[in-house]
Amino acid sequence: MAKHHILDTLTDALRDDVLEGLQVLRFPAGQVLFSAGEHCRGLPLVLSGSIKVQMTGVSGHSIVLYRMGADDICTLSIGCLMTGRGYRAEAISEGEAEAAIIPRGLFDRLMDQSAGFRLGIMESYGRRLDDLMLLVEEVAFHRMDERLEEWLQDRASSGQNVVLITHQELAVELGTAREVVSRLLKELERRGQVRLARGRVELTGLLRTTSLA
Amino acid sequence: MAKHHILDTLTDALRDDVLEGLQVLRFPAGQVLFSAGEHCRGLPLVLSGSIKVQMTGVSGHSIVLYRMGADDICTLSIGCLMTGRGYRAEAISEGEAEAAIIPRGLFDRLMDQSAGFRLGIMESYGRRLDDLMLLVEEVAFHRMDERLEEWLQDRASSGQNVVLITHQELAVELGTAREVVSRLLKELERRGQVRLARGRVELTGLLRTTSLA
DNA sequence: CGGGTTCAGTGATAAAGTCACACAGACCAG
DNA sequence: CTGGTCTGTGTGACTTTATCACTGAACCCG
Repeated sequence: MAKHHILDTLTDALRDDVLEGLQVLRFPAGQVLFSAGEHCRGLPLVLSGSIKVQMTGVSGHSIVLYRMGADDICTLSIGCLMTGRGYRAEAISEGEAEAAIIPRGLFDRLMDQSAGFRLGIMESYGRRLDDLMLLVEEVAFHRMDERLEEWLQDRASSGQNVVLITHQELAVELGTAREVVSRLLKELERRGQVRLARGRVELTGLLRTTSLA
Repeated sequence: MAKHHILDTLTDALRDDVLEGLQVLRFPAGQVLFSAGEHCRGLPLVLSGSIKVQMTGVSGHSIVLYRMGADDICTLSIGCLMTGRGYRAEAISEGEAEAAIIPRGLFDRLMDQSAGFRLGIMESYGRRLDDLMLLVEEVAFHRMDERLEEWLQDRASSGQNVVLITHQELAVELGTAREVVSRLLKELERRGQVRLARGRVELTGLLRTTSLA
């Protein structure tokens, strides 16, 4: 049963139509939902799990642009639907994930008939734009050691103090080279802030405080 | 008289309403249209001129995110309208510019009643998202000397081979430090590819070819 | 013309990216 | 359980970029 925040705003009649036209997909961990150049078949609504969106530049390097979680909308797909161009990035599920696909025609109808749906789409777009602007600033001006520590802190705070990830994957998260990550992690280990193992980073020391509020 | 691509798709009745509700503003060169933290009073449609959008990070450094030209829509404002949050970036006119402001209520009505208007908004959003994704890739992975040369080439190709800009402004365009720009430009001058003067860069050599197509 | 302001150049040093390669742990086949 | 293979990690040497501190040149204006 598809449950998504944006469907709550619909009238009962519309929602019934949607629930019929909807196709719910289930993805195992690491599944590629779409990749660069592919064309869009509908608007995915993320129902559960986490999906990372990353792009690979002409340079051959990759960087994670943002993540989508439950109740998110794949903003990127809207652009592809409207302009007919292929995706510029790729999306990969992390852990199990579910998404409902709204086909093109239904999407148009919802945009036409539901102000709430439109609002949801617009908000999603706005948030994504904000995310990317912050990312540009971060990549352009922040020190790599700080970005690494913040990333680990954010990731670890939800649950254990252990993050299962390779240095290469961390490099893609931050948009840098694997060697840089290895060296910075080693330095953190020397300072006693993390413990390292193959494919694993355990946070020990408190690192820096994430929020002062 | 306000003339904007997105108004062409409207029915005559709607367009008449719009032309009444519209407020056309004229900006001299260097005028700040809005700055970070400010709230949005309506959706600007750019009628003529060029407007650059840049943000200043917590680090205190600035970077130009993109430019808007004739027939563009200020996508950033939509997000601010919808969520009520303040702008995260600032917009500055380059040369004379004109914009028409669609007030909030009229915007909602257009979204509700015109599929063409919606399409225009969505396309604009999609393009902006694409721009920012490319910018992230560029900032993260491209060499500064190449980015500088490309920027100069792009800017100069439209018209003269002279660009009137200070090193500091160039640094903001590229999201780097002024000293870096100075050094790279000096190196280009040594190689005979540019001639430098205060606030002025003249392209001489052919630099690298921008398009191989 | 003098004096302040903006712009540009440069050395020293630190941070980050690149290239090349060594080695360690995990895994599999025989 | 052994040897080979793959993936992940560590590190030196070097280049590019960022930062800090300061100098001097060009411009503006009274």
